[in-house]
Amino acid sequence: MSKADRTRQRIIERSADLFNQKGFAGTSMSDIMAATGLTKGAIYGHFNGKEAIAVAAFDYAVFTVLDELRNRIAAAPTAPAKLDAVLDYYRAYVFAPPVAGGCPILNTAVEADDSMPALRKRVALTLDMLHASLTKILRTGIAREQIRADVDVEQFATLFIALVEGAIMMARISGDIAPMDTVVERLRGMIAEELLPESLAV
Amino acid sequence: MSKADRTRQRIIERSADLFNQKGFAGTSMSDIMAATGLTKGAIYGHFNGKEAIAVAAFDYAVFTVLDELRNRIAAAPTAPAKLDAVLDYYRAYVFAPPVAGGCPILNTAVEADDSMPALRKRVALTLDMLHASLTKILRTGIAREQIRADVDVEQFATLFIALVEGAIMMARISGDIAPMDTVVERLRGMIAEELLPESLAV
DNA sequence: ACGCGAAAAGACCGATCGGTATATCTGGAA
DNA sequence: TTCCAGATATACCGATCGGTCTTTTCGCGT
Repeated sequence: MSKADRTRQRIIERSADLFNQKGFAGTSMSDIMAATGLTKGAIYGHFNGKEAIAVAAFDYAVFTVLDELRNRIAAAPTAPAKLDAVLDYYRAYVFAPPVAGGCPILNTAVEADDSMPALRKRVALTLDMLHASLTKILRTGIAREQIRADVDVEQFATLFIALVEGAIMMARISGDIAPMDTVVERLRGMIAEELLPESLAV
Repeated sequence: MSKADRTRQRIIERSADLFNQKGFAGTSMSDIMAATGLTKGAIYGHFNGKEAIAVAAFDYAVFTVLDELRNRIAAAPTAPAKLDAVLDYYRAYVFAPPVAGGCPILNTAVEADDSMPALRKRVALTLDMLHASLTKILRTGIAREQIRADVDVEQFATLFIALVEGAIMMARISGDIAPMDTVVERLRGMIAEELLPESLAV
């Protein structure tokens, strides 16, 4: 990794926290200069402009989160255990996210849905990826007979994401983990009662 | 309503769209001047500063949404019908919100959770109000034997809000109503299977 | 040790930021 | 009709915005 690459990475990592906390419009080049300890000239030597930094920072933030998530998923043996691991992760995530400021998907989605088409597209793609990860877990689980075959995996994944992202917003704005606990508990119930083959005989 | 009040109201209404679409940091006084057709002097004659406008605009946006919601709720006869009306409202809401830019609660929550303590507190309070509205519907429904008595109304309201807000985010960023449809369908199922007394005999 | 190309620094740009102070206008009461 | 307070406009403020350009510094291969 060359010096240039290391500097570029430093800019990305530091500014990811800034953008995720204060948003694109709320983050200035001065903020990035202060956070990185670099001057404007140095930063513009690595990026064409503020938006380019924001895009790279978003990619980095998403990668960080999804990578941690991937590790937890990989470590769990069965599909239900993987979903459980995701829930554990997001519960801890609310007040101690790997990238400061909460969920980068949620944050960026809200800021980019009206303007910033480049970022908007990236967020939509990332949501698709997350959705695809969950459906993959479910489908593999079905193939291994850990999950009922008649489960609508697409819908379940959508409900899972909506519940978790909604709970993140609620918990962070109230400063109270309770909504996330309610959601996690509910999702665990859904996993036990709707996904597990044992409960098929209702 | 005096001329001053009318002008003040115009500033609030026009800037509500701006703040809700572009966020606090992304909205400039010039934007508000252009949207209202007023000059800076006129605007500062009615508000102490940008943040005061944002707070008033948020209150207005929230009132608008919750007022529409209240009307739908009042028009529905029973508790389950009221919840159904709320779902109908939010489904239509996604791509045709009364205040441009989507859900002001979600938008403001995401931008204000790290900075802007004044707005943050207001968002938290608004979320509590929404939560309280739902629990009130449920409790009244229980008293009138339209809803099972053993329902955890607090948890149900939390799940309801998390699902809807999460779905709003997903639908708006993808430009596809599908996630909202999935969530609405699911919530209707929950209402039918978990809330209605008929299904008590499981 | 040198030299060269890359990397970082720093000065500078016009535009715009939020905000203020003063001047002008206007509408309604007397 | 007059008048004046309140509403609006205009000119202006220092600071900061994102971005560019030139200079200086640094690190590495020879």
